[in-house]
Amino acid sequence: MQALKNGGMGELGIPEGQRPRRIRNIQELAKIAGVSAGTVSRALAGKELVNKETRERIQAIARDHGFRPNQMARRLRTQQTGVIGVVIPLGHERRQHISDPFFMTLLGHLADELTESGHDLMLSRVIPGDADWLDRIVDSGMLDGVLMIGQSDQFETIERVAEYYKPLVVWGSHREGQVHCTVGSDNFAGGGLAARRLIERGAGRLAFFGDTRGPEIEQRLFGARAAVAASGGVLLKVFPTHLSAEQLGPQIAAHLDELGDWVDGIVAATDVIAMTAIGQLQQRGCPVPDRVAVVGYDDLPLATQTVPPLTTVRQDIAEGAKAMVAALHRRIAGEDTPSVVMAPELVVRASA
Amino acid sequence: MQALKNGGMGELGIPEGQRPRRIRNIQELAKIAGVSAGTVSRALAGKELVNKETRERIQAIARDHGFRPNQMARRLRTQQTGVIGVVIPLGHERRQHISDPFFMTLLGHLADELTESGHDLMLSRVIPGDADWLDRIVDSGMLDGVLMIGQSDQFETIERVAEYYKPLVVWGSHREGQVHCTVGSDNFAGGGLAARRLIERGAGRLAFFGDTRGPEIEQRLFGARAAVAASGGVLLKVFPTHLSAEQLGPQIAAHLDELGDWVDGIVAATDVIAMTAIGQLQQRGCPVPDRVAVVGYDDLPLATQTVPPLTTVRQDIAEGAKAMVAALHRRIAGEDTPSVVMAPELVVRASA
DNA sequence: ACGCGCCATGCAAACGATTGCGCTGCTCTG
DNA sequence: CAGAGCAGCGCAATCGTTTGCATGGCGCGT
Repeated sequence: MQALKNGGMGELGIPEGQRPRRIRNIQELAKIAGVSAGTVSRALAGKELVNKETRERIQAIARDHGFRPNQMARRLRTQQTGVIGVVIPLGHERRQHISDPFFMTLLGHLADELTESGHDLMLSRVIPGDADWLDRIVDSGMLDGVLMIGQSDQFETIERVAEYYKPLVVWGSHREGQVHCTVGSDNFAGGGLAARRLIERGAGRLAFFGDTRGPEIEQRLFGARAAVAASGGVLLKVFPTHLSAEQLGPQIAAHLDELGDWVDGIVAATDVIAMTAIGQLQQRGCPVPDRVAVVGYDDLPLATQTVPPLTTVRQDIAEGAKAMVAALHRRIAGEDTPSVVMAPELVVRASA
Repeated sequence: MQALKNGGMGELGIPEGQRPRRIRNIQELAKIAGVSAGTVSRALAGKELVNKETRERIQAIARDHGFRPNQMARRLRTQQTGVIGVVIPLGHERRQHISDPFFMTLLGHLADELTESGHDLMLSRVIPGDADWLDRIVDSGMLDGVLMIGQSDQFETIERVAEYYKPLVVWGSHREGQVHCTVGSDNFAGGGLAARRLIERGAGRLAFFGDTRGPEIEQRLFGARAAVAASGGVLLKVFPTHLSAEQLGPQIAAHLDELGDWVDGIVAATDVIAMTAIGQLQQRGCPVPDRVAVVGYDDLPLATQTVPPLTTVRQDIAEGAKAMVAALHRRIAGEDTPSVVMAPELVVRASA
């Protein structure tokens, strides 16, 4: 039987060259090509060191046999992986963040930038239980660098790790004197922009919806507060609003119930919150922006598609992704890079 | 200066034990513990083979020094990586897909399921230029398995690779007799559901918006066509609509211009298309659903937050992710698994 | 004709873990 | 008391590449 089978394979009339035995490693290829493993390695890497003719012959053999050098071994040897970790710490929000449109949008742009430079992207969704969750990631030996989206409530941990692990760039807000490198927009200024927009349209009783446990959103609140304080007679109520998709609707409904018809302007900490709030408002027959004006934050792609289109504070996410990757590359190369804070910009559409 | 600095570090009164020299590998740890490397390896892996006392001592040392074994080496040796590749082929849409909400939502659920089973997730955004893009991924030696989202126009390539690479599961539609394992919903049935809903509400002049180059959406169109054919006197016009975020708005505007007030029902191939269409319709003062009814596809989280909330064909994305991961695990273990096609379900909200 | 230099290649040592096998001692049994 | 059996650990091979250094051969200048 065995012999018959093998015989059969050979007799199909398909030349050996077309259905080659699978090459497992560089050694086997070397044997076939009649050279040493080192030469094959160099040839496959396209190094000028090896004779053009031999090089091309080796590459041809590799192609015919569908051989590709084992990345694991290569990376072990070269001590670099070509992989960037993208981690999103879920300090508070257990379930949601990863499908959060903002995160996803940023992730998309990061993926674009990274593939551009030939890097792969390893996604880690982390619930910081133990104190060394981040150490585990950076010490895994699998990553050339780490990109982190949002500081959550892990500022201390990030600081500690950044002390010894350089190739780390995080999206978030910059606090005076911090050691880790952040890229983000000026959330304080942005919060001010949002509040002032509402005040200028004549709103005098504002509400802020957002979870202030993350530093970014806290800053937005502070910015809004400052703007309110600067305009005499304007009031601001704050409602902690979790981002978790299931909780968002009900929570905002509750806020709105509590507010009754007192409120005439809402500062939403994110576009998603703004969208949800507008939806709820309209369900209650409360016209936006005529009765209550709403301004969002982020300027996600979907901000243009809501009804009415969202007035929002724009963070240039694509630009931010670009900056993060650029900074990371320089850090991988050993340089030190400062945090970058981008200026937010008010985009006026129809909701406020 | 240098000396002063170093001196300062030492004189802070922090005992040596607390700020230990960094251990680079298992050998060094072995030397410190006074055992051999093999024993350390076993101890760190928590194997019963090594004496409980020694084991705990070794683990303690590792903890104190913040040592973690190099994953690259481990994976090279064990020939398994603990990494699952998630790849999204962009056969046609150059820029968009990765920030597509559907993809992102599915990705989120996949990440949940995979981290559950202790796997990491490597994201590859691929533009299939050369014929061997998928081979390059599966042969990289970095992946225990591959999850693919959407078949794009790469059916042939996928088939070819699936022939020899078992741990591959793709989200998409199942074609009779195909070899690769897919998970997805019955797009033909779903398309029918959508069209019938419109017809039952009294619509008789339908339009289908969607890019039919991917098999999933093509199937939805066929389903809608079948439903139309079954109801005498109903008409259906088809408009190829790319998913690229920048093009979506203008394209739909163009379709709507072309349709004029002929149309009274729209079958959108995705929720995102539906949302955009509704936005454009309302801008033109065309009430939804009274003048034109719209039904989407996917039932993304944001479908509930539009105004009006979307009537749409639900694919259970969480369930799908679960099924994909389950099938992949079985395939990694060497089993063979059949495709699974889930029944779609019409979710009636307000847009149709 | 001789030696110098360079091109192309081979050799072998890393990279850092895992693991089958074998060697100690010690305990237990007949 | 001898031999078996076992727990605990060390040895060394192995995973598949990369790369510094050594080497062989050949051309060229004098």
